[in-house]
Amino acid sequence: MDIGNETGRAADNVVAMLEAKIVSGELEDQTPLPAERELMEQFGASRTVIREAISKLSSRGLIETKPRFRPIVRKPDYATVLHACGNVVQHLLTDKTGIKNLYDSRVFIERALVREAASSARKEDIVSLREALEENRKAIPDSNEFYRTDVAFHGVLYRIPRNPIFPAMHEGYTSWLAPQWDRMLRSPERNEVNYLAHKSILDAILERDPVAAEEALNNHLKAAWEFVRVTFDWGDE
Amino acid sequence: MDIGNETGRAADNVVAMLEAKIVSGELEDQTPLPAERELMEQFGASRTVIREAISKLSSRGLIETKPRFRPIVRKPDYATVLHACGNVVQHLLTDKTGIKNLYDSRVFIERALVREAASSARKEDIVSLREALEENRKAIPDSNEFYRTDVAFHGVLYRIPRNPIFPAMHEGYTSWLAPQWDRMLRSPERNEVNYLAHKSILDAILERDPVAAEEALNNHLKAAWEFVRVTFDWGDE
DNA sequence: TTGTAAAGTTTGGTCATACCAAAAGGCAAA
DNA sequence: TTTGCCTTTTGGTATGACCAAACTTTACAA
Repeated sequence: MDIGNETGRAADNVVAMLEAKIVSGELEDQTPLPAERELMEQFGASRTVIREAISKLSSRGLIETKPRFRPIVRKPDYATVLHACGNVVQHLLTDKTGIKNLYDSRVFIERALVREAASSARKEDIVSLREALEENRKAIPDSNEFYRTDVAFHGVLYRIPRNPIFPAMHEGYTSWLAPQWDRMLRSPERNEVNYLAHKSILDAILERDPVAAEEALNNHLKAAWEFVRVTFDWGDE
Repeated sequence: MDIGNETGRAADNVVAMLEAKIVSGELEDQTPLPAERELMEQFGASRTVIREAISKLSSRGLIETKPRFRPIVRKPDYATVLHACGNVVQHLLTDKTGIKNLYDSRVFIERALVREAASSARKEDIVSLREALEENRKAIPDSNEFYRTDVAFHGVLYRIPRNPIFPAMHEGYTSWLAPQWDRMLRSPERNEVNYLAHKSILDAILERDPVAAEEALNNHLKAAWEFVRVTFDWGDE
């Protein structure tokens, strides 16, 4: 059965067919695509359209392309979406306003997350949070390690709703936001402050107090932003 | 100053240069790109790489391409990001689980939004909400019109944080989620139910009662989901 | 036997050229 | 001014070629 009409671009048909083969598993995940010259025979199309199709699939995140290597098949997941958005998002982060908007949205989401955690975290979530916090504490002297455990702690919050969209959002936030500054202005003293902030968040969650949890998280992230803002002399809000 | 190194694909350089011309405004928003044969002269590249560059820019949302027409320049904004993600997201909505995840994330966000509205909506927000609700009420007999005002009412909620990311998310939700069913199972009776749900949400916001507002919204969206689920016989949760 | 270097083959990236059909633009007739 | 035809421009596609990098095989030496 053919995919669709014959109108429009020929490359779109190839895209659709390859798409189908990827989602159906006929083209296995993490395996290289056939050679371009083989695909053109397989689909009865010129290399021009095969290459265009490959380009489109790449930008849709269904395959990964390295400059001179065979494209690697990648079954779509939520992380793929974020990865695909990355290029576009980048344009919106060129000025302070864009970064602030993204950061504010993160604060907004995480406030809701900790509230959710405080009101309905399961036992295993609590365990994960405790473990993450402990890892966090132990890493205070090592800023690189602390950064990792810091991200991990917040990551636990994103996993509590059991909805894969949230961890994907977390990945987005950390990859688009953090590199801007997070790594460069760390010290054991700052780590200590952040650890204590995490601890107070967890404490509020343990108390099953959504209001306190939300406030603790809000304080934590607002303070972090304030620190960055002052350090980089970004002027008023 | 040149953009980057000479390694990798030649098309990437063209992409970068065109990108720069778009964000700088040298290529005006909403105007057509120069002809391909002109661009190849301008950049000293073959048509192959020009076309590849155009394809990449298109998938990044920086230009809009119709099959046989000149690409139209589009300055990147938050809506662009969503638009670019659309193609990828589509793959995650093929099964019930994907749709449910997206819907749940929407519920999660909107719960936080109405809470925010109840605790810190400004006067003009209240006015907008009242107006949107009134429009909603007047549209009860006309299902198509009701759909529009329904979306608009929720849209007001997304604009309250004054963060353009949220309206963009709203667009994403409505464009990815609604077409699945929203239009097909409407009736003046259902419209009435939904209108009343909106009204109770606004009432709670007017009372400055975040808990009630959140609960009202939760009931509203859960009921809507339940209705769809039963109608389509999607089995248990 | 095994590690490795050289030679040969495949394959992605790019270019030049050509053709077709649809869009755009110009021009004459109504 | 509007309508309809004709020419030019331009996007979509196909071929064929070439290069350099990646891959494979072969050959040789330890």
